Order: sequence, then structure tokens, then C-alpha cells
Amino acid sequence: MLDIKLIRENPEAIRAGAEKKNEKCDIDLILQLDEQRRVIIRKVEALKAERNRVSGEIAKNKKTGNPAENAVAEMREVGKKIAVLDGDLRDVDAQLQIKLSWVPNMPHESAPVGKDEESNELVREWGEKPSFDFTPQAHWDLGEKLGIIDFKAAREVSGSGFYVLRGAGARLQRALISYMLDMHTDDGYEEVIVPHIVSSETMFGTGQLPKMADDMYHIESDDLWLIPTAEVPVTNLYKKQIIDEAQLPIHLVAHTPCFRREAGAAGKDTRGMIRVHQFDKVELVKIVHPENSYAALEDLVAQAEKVLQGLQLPYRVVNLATGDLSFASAKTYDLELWSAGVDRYLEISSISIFEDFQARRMGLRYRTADKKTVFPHTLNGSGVALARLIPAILENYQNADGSVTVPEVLRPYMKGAERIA
RNA sequence: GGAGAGGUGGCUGAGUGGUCGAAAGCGGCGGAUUGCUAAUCCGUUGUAGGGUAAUGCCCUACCCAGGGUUCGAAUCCCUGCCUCUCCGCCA
Repeated sequence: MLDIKLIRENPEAIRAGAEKKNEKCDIDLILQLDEQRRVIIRKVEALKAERNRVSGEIAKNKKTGNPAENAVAEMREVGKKIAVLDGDLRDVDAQLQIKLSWVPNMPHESAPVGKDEESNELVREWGEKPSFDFTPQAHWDLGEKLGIIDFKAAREVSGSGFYVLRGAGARLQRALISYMLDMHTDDGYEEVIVPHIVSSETMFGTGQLPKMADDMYHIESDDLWLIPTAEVPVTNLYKKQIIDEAQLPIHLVAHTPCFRREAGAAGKDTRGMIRVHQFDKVELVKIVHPENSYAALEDLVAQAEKVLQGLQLPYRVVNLATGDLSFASAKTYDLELWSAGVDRYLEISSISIFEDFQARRMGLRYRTADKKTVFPHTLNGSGVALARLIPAILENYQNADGSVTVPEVLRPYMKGAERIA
């Protein structure tokens, strides 16, 4: 959510920002509703002030036994006017809130301007792509031959877009989760376990609702939603709170499953576990002081990179173009992992700063020393997504005989196993 | 799921339909004082919206949420949500 005052004072900037993100929003209507709202407030509050004053007099007169019938009759009329205006105000305010909830966050000036991923900016590359003296296989072939990924069983159980890990495959995922959680908690992130099903209000807080409703699983009977990312429950842990400035920065890490309908992605990446309806992810969330939030973004990127560096996997860092940014994001870096079998980069982590957009939506504030309440900045980043990481490990660490070498840092978590064969 | 109780400011906890944004205590903040690791005393202490040049001032709203009754609601009525206790069910 953007501050209505900001929109009132800089309508052109907001319009331009939305345009850069390929988002539409009706700024003119918002300004009009905002003006209407304030006109009604001025009227109705003047009437309420009068009613309060006269009601006080009525009380006094009743006590001293003076007649008050005239005043009561008058106030009955004033009360009717107030009821009408209050109704108008509710309507206008509701309309305004809906329009406001559809205004995207402004892109940061350091996000490259462009309408789609073509304009993404390569920031840096790390590691070397592996070279093979044989033709590397894709993870779906490798995994099925090794008996560690079972797509057929997943289809039977749930339909397309799911996967089953077995044996060393399941073990590999658990090892990765432990490896990542250990790393992040060692670096000062607090581990949290959170609900995977959340309310509409919570989905609104981080900006998934209203825009992404069709991309998420909705449980109609209870009006609850399956989380598409741990960002949602973790950031909302502080919803509607005024926290102490001294509590900042807050660093959290959570492992959760993520559920995505992938409604608009029919036909894309249909093979393997690259685009699925459910996958696990380790997510990092930060709540920080506005003054150093962009430094916190760089730190968060480095934290996610550390996971890949530890695993010795080649990747590149990309600064997303404005048109590729999500609704709530001001700036996003993607980490893309090279995967030898599919011969392409896989987006494995997305690290974003939302400035105060999410905090304002969820009513999260902190109190300063001089007792002001301020919206902190929120950030999050995958650290990292398992359903992309496992394919990359299998493909990049594969051997000519179809076995897979276990990355060294994972061996302690795999009972010392050096290979999956 | 059934029965009962209840939801008041950072916390504890009062509150007869009118002078209650709300007693009191604790905590916090500011100050005074005492040489003894703290006590005592005084003051102050919520959030948001509107107006205004104004972090000041005025006004409005908020005692779980949403409706209603009334000139006037923390206080009465209805609905919902949540919490607690007991029973049932259950990993």
C-alpha cells in the first residue's frame, strides 16, 4: 500500500511508477475519492461536534430539571443527517481502499527500466559451469533411473505438477534443508515454524491479495489460503504491531512448503520438478530500519549466494527490470543457477525489498525514541528453493555412470555418503 | 462439535446510559531529592483521521469486530470472531 498523502502530492510519479511495472491503476479516481472523502469528513465531524456539545447540555438540563425537548428534537434531526453522511463516508472509503489496494509499489531508481525480463541486468556471475566428457542427463531421467524421484506416483496421488522423492532423494532434500537452516541460523537468523494456511487478511498484508488470488489455492469452506511462499506467514508475524525500534533489525528464516496453482503457466516447464504446484523452500525475511534497508538487501543477496557457493554451484545475479518486478516489490535480485542437464539457468532465489509497502498494508510499525510511529522496511529472499536446487545438484554433480556425487557440505547430513547410485 | 465464562489503554484491573479516552496500581518517560546500588515525591505517558504554516492548537473516532436502540453507548440489544474452563473427538 502506498501512502494516500504520497499519491495526493505526487500523482504523476505514482502513475509513472505503475507504468514502468506494466501495472494499471486509476490515480484520477483515487484522487477524486480522496477529495470526496475529506469533504464528507469535514461535514460529518462538524455535525458530530455539535451533537456532542448539545447532548452535554441536555444532560445538564435534565439534571437541573430544565426542559430539553427542543434540543432533543433538533438533535434527532442532526442524528439523521449524521447517519446519512456516515453511510456515504463508508461507501466512499470502501471504494477508495479497494482502488488503493490495487496500486503497485513504486520501483526503486536502481531497478533497470524495461517492460520485461529482456531488460534485466546481469550483476555478476560466480563459479564455472561444469564440463562433461559425456552427454549430461536431465534430472528427470537421472532421478527416475536412480529411483529417487517418482513423477508417476505423484501423478497418481495428486495429478500433474507434483513430485515424489524417495530414499536418497528424500534424504537429499532433508540434508539441504538442514544445511541451509544451520547456515542461516549460524549467521543470526531466528528459525521459525509457521502455519502453511493463512487468512485473507494475512495474504493482503504481504500483497498477494487482491492481485494474485487466481494463482493461489483457496480453501473456500473456511476462507483460508495455502501459502505460495513462507514470506506470507513469516512477515505477517508482526502484523498490526508497534514494535520497539531496538528490536530492529529482525532476521527470520523458515522452511515451509509452497503451493502455487501456476494458473497462467500452462505448458511451460511441464517436465521435471522445475515448475510444480508444491515445493519446499527455505525463506529469509528481514524487517529493518528504513535508513539502511538497501544495504540489508545486498546482505540478503549475499546470504542466499552463500548457500550456492557452499554447494559449489555456478550462478549469476540479475537485477530485475521494472516490468518484471512483482506487485509489491521496489527492487528484486534473482539468483539463477546453471543446470547442466536442461542446459539453462534456473531461477532459484528471488530477493526483494518492499520498502514500507507491506508494513503499511499489514499495519506494522516501530516506535522511535521521540515516540513517533514509523513503518519499517521489509525484505525477503529465498535461501533457497528446493525444487530447483535438487535438479541443479543432480545435473551438475552427475557422473558418466548415472550416479551423482554428493556435494561435500551435504555429506555430514547424508550419513557420510559420497555418491547417490 | 456440545455446555458455560469472558474479551477495557504496554500490563494488571475498575467502570450506575450522560461531565469516560476511560479510576487505581504496575511499567515507561521527564524532573526533584537522598551517598549507597535502590527508595521516596512531583509531573507526564495510547492510536488514527480531519482542519491548520505548525511534531503546537482545535475537532472527530476508537474500551474485540460489525450492525442496532437512543438526543447521547465502554455501559442496553443482535450477529460474528477470538480466548479460557468442562465434555466429546483426535495426531
